[in-house]
Amino acid sequence: MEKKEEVIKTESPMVNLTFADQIPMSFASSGIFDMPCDQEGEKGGGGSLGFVDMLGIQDYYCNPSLFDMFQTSLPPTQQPVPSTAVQESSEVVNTPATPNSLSMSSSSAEAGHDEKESKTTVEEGEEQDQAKTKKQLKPKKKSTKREREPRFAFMTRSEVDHLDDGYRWRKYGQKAVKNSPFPRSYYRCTTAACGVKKRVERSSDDHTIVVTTYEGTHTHPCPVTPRGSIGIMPESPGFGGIGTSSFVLNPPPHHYYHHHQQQQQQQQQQSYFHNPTTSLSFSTTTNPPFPNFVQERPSCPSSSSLLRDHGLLQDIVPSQMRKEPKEE
DNA sequence: CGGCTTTGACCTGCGC
DNA sequence: GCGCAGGTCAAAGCCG
Repeated sequence: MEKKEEVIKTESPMVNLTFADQIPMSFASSGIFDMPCDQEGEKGGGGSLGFVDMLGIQDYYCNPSLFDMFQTSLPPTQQPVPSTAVQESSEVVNTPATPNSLSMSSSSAEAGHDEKESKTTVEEGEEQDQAKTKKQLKPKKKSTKREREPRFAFMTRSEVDHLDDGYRWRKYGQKAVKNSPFPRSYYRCTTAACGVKKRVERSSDDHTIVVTTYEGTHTHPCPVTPRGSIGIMPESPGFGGIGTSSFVLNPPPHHYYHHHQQQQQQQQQQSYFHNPTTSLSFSTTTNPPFPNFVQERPSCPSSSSLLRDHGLLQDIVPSQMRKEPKEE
């Protein structure tokens, strides 16, 4: 298996997100991201998921972190989430599909089934302690309902399961997913005190689609980007702290990719990719409606080039919510 | 040696 | 209450 690392590093680390329009409608409408709305983020409050139309959105890097900002900053009715982004935030679960929504049906499926897992990072801290004991015998009982961290799921057509987003993740689990030949991997942000988690799995419908679900908000800048330019600015939740209006899928830290991908490819012996290319360029359909959506991203920019790339976020984010990237 | 992955076991919530 | 499925833990092992 060739390492994709090569290409990623030598070519422009380009990531083409797959948007709903690039996803077979059958898929998009299959409810693959849908989950029943529960009440106000209560249990199962993951809420409805769906494809959000992203008409007019282009020129974005894709930084999943931004999804958090989207969802925390914009009224549900104007949450401009790339169509592959799937809201899971309880804050918006009950929001009916916006006029632009492609699909908000309500069947259940992968990527949306996790109704029970989220905990606040705070809780998690405590639970961590308890967990230590729990293993032995003591099932800690939390009578209180868990609160959900904001979650975002988005799909990416990629050969790589674990798309790097600039943050460092540590895998802490992997589970077989029902009705899917592909396992789901669980990652946790390696930064101490940052309880952000993410799940990565492949769509059982379309094996080329990677479903990444983020849970929680980073409390620190992107470790790979000194400026934290693409991460959530800890000091200002929501858009206030946006370092850039770009979405970014970072090229992975080389060591990570090297190691990770090799192993991963080994494990996923079933080659759902006939020709595992070595590029992180995800397929796009011809005549994509978002011609410029695909964009190069300088590897974890230390320059300000990235920051200047506002793409159309400017169009969808109220100006007062935008803020020029700030220096770290 | 530190950081990370792997993996089986355990825990939890939910539906029946 | 039971079984299932998802989520998490943590020991063991791997790798640079």
